[in-house]
Amino acid sequence: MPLTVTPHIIQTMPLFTGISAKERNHLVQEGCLHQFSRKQMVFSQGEPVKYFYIVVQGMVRLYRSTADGVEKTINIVKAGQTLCESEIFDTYVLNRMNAEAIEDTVLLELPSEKLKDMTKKYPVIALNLLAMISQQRYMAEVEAEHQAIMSASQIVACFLWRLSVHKRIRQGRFKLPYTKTLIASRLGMKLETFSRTLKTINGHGIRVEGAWVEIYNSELLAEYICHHCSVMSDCVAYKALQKEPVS
Amino acid sequence: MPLTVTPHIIQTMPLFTGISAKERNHLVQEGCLHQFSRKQMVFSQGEPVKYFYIVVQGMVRLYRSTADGVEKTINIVKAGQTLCESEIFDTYVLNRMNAEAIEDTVLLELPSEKLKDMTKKYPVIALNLLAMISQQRYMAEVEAEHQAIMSASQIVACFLWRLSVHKRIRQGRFKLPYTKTLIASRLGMKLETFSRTLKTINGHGIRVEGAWVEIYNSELLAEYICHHCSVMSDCVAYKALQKEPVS
DNA sequence: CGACACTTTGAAGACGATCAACGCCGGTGG
DNA sequence: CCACCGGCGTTGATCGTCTTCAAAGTGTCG
Repeated sequence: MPLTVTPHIIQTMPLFTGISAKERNHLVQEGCLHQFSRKQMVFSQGEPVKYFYIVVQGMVRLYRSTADGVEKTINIVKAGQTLCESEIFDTYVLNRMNAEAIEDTVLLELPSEKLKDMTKKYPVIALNLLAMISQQRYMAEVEAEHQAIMSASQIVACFLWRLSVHKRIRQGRFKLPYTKTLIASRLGMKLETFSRTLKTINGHGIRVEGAWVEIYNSELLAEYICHHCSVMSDCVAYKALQKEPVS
Repeated sequence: MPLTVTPHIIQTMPLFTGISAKERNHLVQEGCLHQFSRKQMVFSQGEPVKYFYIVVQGMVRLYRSTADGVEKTINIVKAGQTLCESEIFDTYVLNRMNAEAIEDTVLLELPSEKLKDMTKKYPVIALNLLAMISQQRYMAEVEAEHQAIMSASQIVACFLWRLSVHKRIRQGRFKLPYTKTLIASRLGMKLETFSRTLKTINGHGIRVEGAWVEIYNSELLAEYICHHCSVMSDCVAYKALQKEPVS
């Protein structure tokens, strides 16, 4: 479906900051909207990378499978985020992961050459992309570090803490945004381990019951994570949060 | 020390492909050469990111430490590679890792603004940088995946296999490029575990004695790794290698 | 109500970390 | 020249943690 009006979520994307709304709309309107239903594949490992996608609505799970059938969820991409932004610039032209809609999802599909052209034409887009991909690289590095040096409980605590920072909740309750099976796969552990782990972090300022998470002592939680987590001290969002009054 | 003549290693860097030698030299000659001796720090966690570095000679270890003193080697950067290339584009302005020379090392230091300017001025540099950082992001993701789903033996086998691909050795012997302590730290495992692991991978086409690695059956090794390693099937270098005659 | 997806719980086993001791080697100084 | 030391690597025993396999519980939707 061709695009008639630029969705609001695209208007607020950091990727397009620095160019005029007119230019942005002109670019975006060369794309097509695609609807995907739950569990439908967007693309698969080994297929050529032809398009760049912006998630307009819904969620997409990125994962990779190995020859012996083990599957690892690499990331979960939400509205306002993008797919294939880094693959397009790599010399390897095939997809290295699978993308599957985990709920009813709308994607804006742009030919990948379009993104390259934009990058060449607008230096500010190049800088935005570099900032974005650099950030993703950093997060991937941190994740590898966590997998290497943190215990399952610490990984889970750190994940929940980041969720709370993202939702700007310092004390209080929120609901897990995905199923526990998906979270476990995202964190690189077995569902059973994740389930058991939720009990053990109870004494560290956070409590999980069913899909509900409650932070009852953010200092305790911060202390528990801080010793092991090098992101914590880096986290700009967290520092900003500390200056705000408790919600 | 100011730069008089552009070192050969810089002339062959993929980062500068697409611009003329004259332009490249003009850019590079605004930098300064710095000498670092073994164990000397190049920069530390928390310091502002002011420069972009090109390793002209030697090797630099990147690592991160957590509050409780655990240290993880993130990467080992060799001649022709760069430091801080992605940090510069990120909005977070402080270094998130430490850099330490692991042998006598010469670095070319360029003000980070220079790299940003180059990116804006030459779209081809922007594309080169995007390709480079995208590739690094991918490798970091793969590493996180490996930490999550592979055993220590598989991680070690995969590491040695990648070394052999890089050295273009399909069958035969080569020497480990770093101390075992450093490799263990790079792979996120304890030295003891690494040491023991080297014995267990013996039956999989590869043998390690002291600092010497011998690949005596590359098919066996490939088979051992392939089931678990999603990079293997992706690896362009590996595919190229398979087409070459056995050295 | 039954089917199915998702989650919890238990018991057993595998694997890597930890602690501790020792071997090896190169350099330094008496 | 030998003794000593420090950095590096190996080996052994033990322990804790995560995975595996198995079974049962919960919830939702047709």
